[in-house]
Amino acid sequence: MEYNHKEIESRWQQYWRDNNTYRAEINPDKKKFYVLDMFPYPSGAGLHVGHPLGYIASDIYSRYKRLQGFNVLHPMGYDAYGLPAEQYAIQTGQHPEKTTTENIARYRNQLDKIGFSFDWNREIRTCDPEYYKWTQWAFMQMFDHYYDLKADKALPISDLVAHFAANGTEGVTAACGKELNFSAAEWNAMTEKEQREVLMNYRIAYQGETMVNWCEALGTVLANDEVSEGVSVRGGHPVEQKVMNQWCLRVSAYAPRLLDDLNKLEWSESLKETQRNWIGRSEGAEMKFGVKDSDLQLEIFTTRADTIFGVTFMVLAPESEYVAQLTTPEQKEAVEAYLKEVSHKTERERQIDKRVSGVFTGSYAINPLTGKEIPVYVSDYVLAGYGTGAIMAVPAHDSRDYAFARHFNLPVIPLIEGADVSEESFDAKEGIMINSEGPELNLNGLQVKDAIAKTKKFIEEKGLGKVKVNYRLRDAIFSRQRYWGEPFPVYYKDGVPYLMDTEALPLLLPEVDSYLPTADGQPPLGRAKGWHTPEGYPIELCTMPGFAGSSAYYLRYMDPRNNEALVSKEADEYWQDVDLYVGGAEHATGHLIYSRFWNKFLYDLGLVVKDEPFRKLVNQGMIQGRSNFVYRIKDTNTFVSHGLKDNYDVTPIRVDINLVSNDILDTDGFRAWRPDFKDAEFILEDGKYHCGYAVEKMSKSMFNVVNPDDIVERYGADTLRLYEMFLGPLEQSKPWDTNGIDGVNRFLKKLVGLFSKTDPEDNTPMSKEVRKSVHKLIKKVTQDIENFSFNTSVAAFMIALNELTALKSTNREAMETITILLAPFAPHLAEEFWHQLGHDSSVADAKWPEWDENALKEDTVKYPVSFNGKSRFVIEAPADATPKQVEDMALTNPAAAKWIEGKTVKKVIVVPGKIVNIVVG
RNA sequence: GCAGAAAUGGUGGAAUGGUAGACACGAGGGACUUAAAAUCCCUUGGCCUUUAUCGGCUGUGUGGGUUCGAGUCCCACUUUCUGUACCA
Repeated sequence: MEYNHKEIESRWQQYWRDNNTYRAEINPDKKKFYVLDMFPYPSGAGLHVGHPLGYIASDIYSRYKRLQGFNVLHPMGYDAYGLPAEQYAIQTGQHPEKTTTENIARYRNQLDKIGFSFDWNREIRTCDPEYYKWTQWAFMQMFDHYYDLKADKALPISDLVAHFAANGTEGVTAACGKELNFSAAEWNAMTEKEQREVLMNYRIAYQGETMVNWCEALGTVLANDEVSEGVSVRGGHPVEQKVMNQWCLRVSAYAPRLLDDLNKLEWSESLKETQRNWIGRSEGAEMKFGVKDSDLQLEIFTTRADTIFGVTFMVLAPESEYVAQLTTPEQKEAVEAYLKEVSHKTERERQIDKRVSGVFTGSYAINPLTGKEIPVYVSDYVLAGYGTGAIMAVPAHDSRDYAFARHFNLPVIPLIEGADVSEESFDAKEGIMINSEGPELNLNGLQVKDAIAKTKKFIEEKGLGKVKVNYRLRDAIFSRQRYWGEPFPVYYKDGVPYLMDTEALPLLLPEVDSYLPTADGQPPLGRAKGWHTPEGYPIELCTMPGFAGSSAYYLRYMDPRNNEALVSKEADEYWQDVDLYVGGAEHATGHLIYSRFWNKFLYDLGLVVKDEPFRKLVNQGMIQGRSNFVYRIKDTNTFVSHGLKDNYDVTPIRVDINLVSNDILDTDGFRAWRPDFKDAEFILEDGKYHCGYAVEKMSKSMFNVVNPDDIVERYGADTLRLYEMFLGPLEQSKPWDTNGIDGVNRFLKKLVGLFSKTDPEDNTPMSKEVRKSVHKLIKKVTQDIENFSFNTSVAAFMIALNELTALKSTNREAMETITILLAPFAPHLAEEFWHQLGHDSSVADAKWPEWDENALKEDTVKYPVSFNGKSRFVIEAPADATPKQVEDMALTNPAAAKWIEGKTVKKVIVVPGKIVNIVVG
């Protein structure tokens, strides 16, 4: 029988569409299971074979759960706002919406061919007003709430206003940008504008002067996770630090919860660790140092309070407010010159330039424990954004301070017994303290750990400072000076921002004549006509960043067409959270933090029932490209085969992988590929031209992109699905290599052949051997799916087929069981088989089989017999034989004599069902 | 620097502490065919022995350890990949 994959696949895809087979509805009688993929950004390049890897895995799991009787929610949509569409719009003048819509149509077309069980009725797009209405709405909620540290949750800003009116800041426990103190009377005397400015320090979505990553080339600010090694992740443009007034989200207030709740999640240890590092909790102390001839208190953060006797200087970040306050008139010129120099450097230049630089402010701080005067410097190795932007420098025990001290000839005082600081600092937090005795505190002889504790206690008692936990996690910058994003539902009155009415939502993205910034440097929305409220108040010109739309999309899928709420109470209570989330690990410090934050905020407001959005997370590996090379002999048009290239002086040239099959070049095709190669000559091996290969990123410029459409066209979606899973462990990165796909395709063809011989009317029971084979498969496939070990389950199908072929079995019951097991992997073919066997309904409504352990039991057990751990031969014992009987069988076996001869048997170990090991000597 | 993961044939990769290399690709040989494709059968970690079987030795990055027995557990090291970094 012929395996016509095109006909079979299009027919069943149509059947699923016609019957709404994968539509999900709330059904209180069934247990829910929510399987989610990270929705794609629809880029202009379309899908390559790497993109569907995770979708196939999640689809297998969804179909499997459904067969097990769960009510499965498995939606898909598009993360449609983003920089590439806008960059393209700038170049071509086309509206990003147009290109985005086109790209989405292309993605959909490609996805449909692979036969996913998505419920497309629930599709969402982040750029759809019906969707971004709720992104804007969530922003408004954040604007209207503050974080209460005592309640440890977000509370309405109106509570805070009431508190201020009654008590001022007295007794307020709110996460706040800066320390504020005022009385109720002072509050009540403020103008509305002043009050709003004060509140801005408390809002969860707030506007503030912050140090931002400014990317000149993109004309916008970027979040920390959008910058890597000083350049933008998208495009690789340089990024510099700049102070700007921006919208921010107070993610930092959630840092402790984001950290602690990681423990609840079934995520990979490495991903959780990445988030822990990103959140970056460190316990330390904030301490105040007096300043000579001044009332100023210099506040610093340190995790090494114990090293206070070794402080020989202080350092301020260039952007620190203290710099202006501490610079003496004599040093003013030098400091300003230094600040100017530093501000011209981009983030990247600062990172690359490891040279020590800095300047003396002219001021001296007073060490509170020794009373000694210590100089205060400015240097860019201290970061304004972390701690207080000022440090106490302990050169003996910090390598950065050490380098600085050596450069400026500052004293180095060792504080730990046996530490040699003549060449480098001793950074380890262990050892016995020395040189640490002052009038009020003596740390000498203590272990570092105890010294830290003792010092912390001391400074708290003396009011010199307080114990503090610091987090590296920054507030998220939420403004983008861009067009293609969600507009802020915010207008400005008297220079301060006000929220629009919720009735104004969705606030539609206006048309503009160009997607570039305005002549006076305003964002593109500055070009929009009528971009003001009916009263004439101007509307915010920035738009929201990419992560805004992707932070709560999983909630919207639960109830995508709801016009009254982000998600209804009913839908949220039924679907709750994502049971399985599949996607790339590259979102560890971006989307996966923001989503958790966003969800916790909505949880605080009582709008969602779960405080974590993604219960289990699986990261699929990246599929890399496999580029092929030909080798041109220098200054000729002659190409030499890979095995012979070392005999010549050659230049490797990438060749389009479509001209190569199993690393053998289609030489005629190559000549036709490009005019330069028209007259190419080849030096062959065994009559063939063998290409070399390398594993690289899959990209057009490397000629190594494999389009899933081509694979589906040639082999069918079922083959693609099985092969992608067969490629290797899901979580591992691996190169795409089309070479092995024939094996999988062959397997399906053989299966089709076997089914064609199966009689749908056959009612004979399975033979013992067939039954064993089938139940072995049920067990293996079930366990493998649970463990996301899809590659081994595909292998198990192949083994089962080989066994059934060897047994010459076409038993109907066996084939029916295999069909159900196959349904998650190769749904089209399974559907075809299912109907062939006489069923009218979809195989998706079948029941997942259970295995019978008894069917797997053998009458006899094979025991490998080892001597001193080395296996020598195999004996077959009855399954019910006692260990003693097995031992006797092993020892009396004729083959044993050879290994025992001339030696004594010291010990015999029989592990029932496993092995016999005989120790001789 | 720090953190995490990994290292097994020509290749992708299998192996609850119990006969390492399942399954697949590739390669070699054979059958069918006028021929090719497709299909089917056999061989395939390395080395040695044998006409062939039978058989032996060796083998999971390196060095130790635990164990009757280690690819698997423990310690140290090497290399690779990923993430992150003047975070005080």
